[in-house]
Amino acid sequence: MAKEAVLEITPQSRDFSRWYIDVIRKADLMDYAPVRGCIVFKPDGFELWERCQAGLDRRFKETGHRNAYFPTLIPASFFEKEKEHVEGFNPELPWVTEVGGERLEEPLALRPTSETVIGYMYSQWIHSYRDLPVLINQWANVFRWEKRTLPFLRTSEFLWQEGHTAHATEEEARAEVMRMLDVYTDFVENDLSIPVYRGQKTPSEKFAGAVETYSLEAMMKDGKAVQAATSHYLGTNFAAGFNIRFLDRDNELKLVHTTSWGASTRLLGCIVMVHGDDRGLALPPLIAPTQVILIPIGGPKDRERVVAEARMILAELQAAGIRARLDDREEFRPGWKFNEYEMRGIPLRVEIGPRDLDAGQVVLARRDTLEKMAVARPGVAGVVRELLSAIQQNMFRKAQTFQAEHSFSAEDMKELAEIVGTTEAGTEEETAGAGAGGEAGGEARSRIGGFALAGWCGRGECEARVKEETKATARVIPFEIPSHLHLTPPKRCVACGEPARFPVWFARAY
RNA sequence: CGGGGUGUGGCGCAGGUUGGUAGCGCGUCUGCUUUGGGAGCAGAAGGCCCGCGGUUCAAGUCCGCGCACCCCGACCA
Repeated sequence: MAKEAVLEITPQSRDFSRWYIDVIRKADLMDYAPVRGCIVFKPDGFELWERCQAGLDRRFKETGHRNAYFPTLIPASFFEKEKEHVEGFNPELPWVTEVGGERLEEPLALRPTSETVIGYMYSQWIHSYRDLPVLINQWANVFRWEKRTLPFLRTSEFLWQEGHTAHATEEEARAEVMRMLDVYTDFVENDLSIPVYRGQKTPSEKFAGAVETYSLEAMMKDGKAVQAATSHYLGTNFAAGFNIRFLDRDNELKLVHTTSWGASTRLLGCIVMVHGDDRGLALPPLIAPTQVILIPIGGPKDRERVVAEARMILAELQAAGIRARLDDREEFRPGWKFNEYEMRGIPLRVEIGPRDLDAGQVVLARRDTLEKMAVARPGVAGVVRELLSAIQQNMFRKAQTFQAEHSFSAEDMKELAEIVGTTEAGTEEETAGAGAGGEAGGEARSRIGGFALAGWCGRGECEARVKEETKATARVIPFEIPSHLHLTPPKRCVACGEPARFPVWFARAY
């Protein structure tokens, strides 16, 4: 049976970035807005975000956080209170400078993040150790006017969540930072089926204003990295800038220790680029807006009884808490619908036709393996429920295998460059060999890179040299090297050859 | 902000070098036949060819100036 991919989607092996744009548009997740770099989240795309919100929000609440909302507009003077912070964000800030044709006395920035306003408010709310800790999260839109934009991964306005907490001690603040990193890992790996490497950012890659930044790094199917979420220990930097002090048990006036942590609509880009294939989107069941699509099959003479049966199955699935939909439109034929819903990433399809009715069965088709199976009609809901859970796990395993197959250790600059995919020569052969399934065709051009585990002496100049020569950046200094990778970190700095002080994951990044 | 590319019915493109009635595929509409992997036939609608200026009897095509978007580099969740 024919299993060629849908024609409207550019194969990943030919041009990965075009593939990405094709998929998000064909799956109807977004559209371009009139303002450059801004996008519309269409209902299917937005619902993915709503499910991310639900999964994260539940976990935030379970760890004692509460939601609040701070204004979008931030006074210019606020940005001057933390030196590194201003320098970090100045180039990307959009400003409101006039209202009704009159110049404002103090320009207002559209927030790129809210450390400053929240710091200001916290200074008024916190007076005593009894007021601590403050554990607040905000769901909001933020603005960062980037030079180059890409839907979901880098847009001028995006949606995210930012947690901001204040603590009496460094230990407690640091524990919060790690706890939230665990929360993100749990969500990303279990709900989104995306495996990540966790660790600490190098000084040059950390958040502007943070003492330390930690992150989760996911690997896209072209081997490039995306930071899936971050968690920062801000020390007393913002407390000092905004004068957030409290009177402690020992009657001493002290600065609070703050943290902030965030995840954005960038996660949607990760879902697409981690699970998608040449047939389109593939969604993990837990966040798929529609988990099961029912497709009735058969001509006019069978239609009535087939659709009646399909409705019964639909009701059973819905009663079992499964997000199922029936597509009984007559203007599209079954084959068309198969392709359409695969393109939209629906995890599981139920096909029901006259032959199934006669045999007392239905046909189930998995999006993750494209496998079809006939199962007995009685008890379908139970089987479907188990399959959805199997799909969820299989998608994680597949992504983890891909991640492992594209993770290598690099002893020197040349190896590192080859791994991350910046070597110019011999592009085509290397692409085919890299595990894409060797997508045929001499015109293949996109190549799959990967993550390189290298030694690092800790000097910024060595890190800069790697970036200069290979276009790869230091993603994280990993907490641990997963044992299934069977990799040992090199003992010497990949750039200067001096003894390495840290292992670092290097990769090209979005 | 530098380098390259592209702007032509809703979408994807051809036409351009050699100026002369604007074309193809997909989609849309109507009708009939179809329905287990993007159905077939018949008919139909739909375009100030990105904008402005110029050359010419005549410009989608040639010249100038803009604008927009895409790709590649320096900044970033």
